[in-house]
Amino acid sequence: MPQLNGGGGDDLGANDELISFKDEGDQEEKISENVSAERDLDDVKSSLVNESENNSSSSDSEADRRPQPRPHLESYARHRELFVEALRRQQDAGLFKPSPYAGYPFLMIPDLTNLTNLGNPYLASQAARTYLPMQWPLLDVPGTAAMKDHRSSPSPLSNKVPVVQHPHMSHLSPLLSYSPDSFPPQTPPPFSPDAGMSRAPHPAELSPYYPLSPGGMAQMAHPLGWLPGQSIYPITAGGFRSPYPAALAMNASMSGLVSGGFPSHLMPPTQTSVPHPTIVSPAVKQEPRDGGHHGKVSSPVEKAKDDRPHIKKPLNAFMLYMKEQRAKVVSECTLKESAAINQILGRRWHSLSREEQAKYYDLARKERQLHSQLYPGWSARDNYGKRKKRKRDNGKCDSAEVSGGPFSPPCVLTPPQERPPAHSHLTHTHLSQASPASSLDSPATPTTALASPAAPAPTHTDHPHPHQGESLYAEQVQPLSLITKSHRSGRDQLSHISQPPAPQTSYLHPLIRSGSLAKMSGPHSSSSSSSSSSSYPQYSPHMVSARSKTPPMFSRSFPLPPMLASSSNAAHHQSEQSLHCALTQSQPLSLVTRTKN
DNA sequence: CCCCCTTTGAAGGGG
DNA sequence: CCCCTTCAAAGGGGG
Repeated sequence: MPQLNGGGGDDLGANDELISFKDEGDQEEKISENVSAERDLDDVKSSLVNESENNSSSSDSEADRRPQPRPHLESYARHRELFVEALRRQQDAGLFKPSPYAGYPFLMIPDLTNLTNLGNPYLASQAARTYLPMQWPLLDVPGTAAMKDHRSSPSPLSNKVPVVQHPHMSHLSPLLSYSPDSFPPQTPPPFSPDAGMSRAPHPAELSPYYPLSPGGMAQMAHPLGWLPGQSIYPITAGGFRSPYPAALAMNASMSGLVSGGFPSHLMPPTQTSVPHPTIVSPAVKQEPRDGGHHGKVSSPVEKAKDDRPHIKKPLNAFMLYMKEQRAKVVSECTLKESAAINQILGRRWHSLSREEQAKYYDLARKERQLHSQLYPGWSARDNYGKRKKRKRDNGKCDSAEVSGGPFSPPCVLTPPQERPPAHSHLTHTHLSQASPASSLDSPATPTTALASPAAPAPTHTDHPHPHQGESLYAEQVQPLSLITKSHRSGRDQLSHISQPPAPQTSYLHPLIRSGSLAKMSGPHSSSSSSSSSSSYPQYSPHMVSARSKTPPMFSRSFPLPPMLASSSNAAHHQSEQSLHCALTQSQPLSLVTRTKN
């Protein structure tokens, strides 16, 4: 994107994320459109192998750490109000600024379900976030009558069907979301994409928006907001009130859409809880364990904690993308399993052009910002332990396992480091060109790697980056088979192996590159602020290093014969399904999962 | 019934 | 500093 940062300063925009774009992006972009479809197919083709090792050893669990009481609620409430106000103003004034994001006129809206809860979208456990696409122009319109209409009639599909497509996406792939099917005939997307394009808020602008100060928010629109998963329609119920969205831009329109009225009034004055989409009631959805009921808490302290609403982490760029695209993928493929779908999504993600990814990074950034504003004291840690903790695998043995598995091939698994990259990259080594040794790194190389995200915005194109390899990346993907290791995180070390080169390397953003990557020290970037760390933290090495590893997809070391491995039933299932897709596409992808041992 | 699986990214803690 | 670990979403599958 365009520079998010705009020239100005916004820091915000700029930096954050590094997108991992692969360079492909550039080329890809072009390609992407056409190709996207193909790629997907290709992607699918590849076979996956998973190993899961699970282990569970988690020690921690301590989950709850710190009981510190935070003033969240209060602040939340306050924020909410502010937002509301902002909205109004917006309506009144109708301010929209053109934004770089033109294409993304989306708003986030809390799901109906959420509505129920105090309106805080996040509260609801599940449906916490809904994004609506909006047209900017419309936004201005007070009445949004039109929109309303659409919305007013709930469609059956409404909930899970993706109704609208993201404009920009559209070109990406045919798939795009919404399949027409989804829509009831009548429901055309409320907003035409084109129109929507008109403008989106500039990231830079964000800040202003989020600001506590009421005024600011108005402008924000959620760029990507719409997530297909949640339907727009849901909103109708009256409840829509979430600050979050509001913040985003809530456009009045939205509100209008939703409630038809102003949300503000909808909002219960008293509520303390904040309506951020991320908020979830104390019991986390995920955690059934609690029983969902608050009740359980025994100690006072805990109790206190419980009382606090569960605030979900803001969605990252990929998650946003997933939400958006999942339905589409599902519709295309017969696969239903999320795990399989996610794999596909992961691939697609990588195949996205940097610009496209940038959009999501941007949104994610905005969400984070907003989230931080809404919940200043919130820490991701607060949610630890709420989910069950997963076990982690343990050692990575897996690799061995994996490899050992049916495929001997080197599988990806090879121990992390060891395997040089070669394999992984094999194909593409070129890409990485980088380096041999580092090869893995190449991608991995943090330094390099990092860059990207941030860049997104700026990216725009240029990126001089050297690497060009990127493009390759995309291709690579296809052919490869995937072997995943289950666990990601930590162990990904393997990743190196697989590392996809593309992304990282390529992307380095100029900025980043120039600067340090790591944190981008902001300095450079644009700006200013290095600001907030929070905002941009991303650059971090993580991308690269740790996870970036993400080998999975890339790991292609060798193409697995389709089915190889499968040890588990599960594998079969997936594989079958996968096949489905694959078939359609062309090759089957096989997933092999390893179950826990 | 509940957790797992799977993806990428963000963030915090620990070494 | 770097690595590791969790969590975020989602939904079928498995125990």
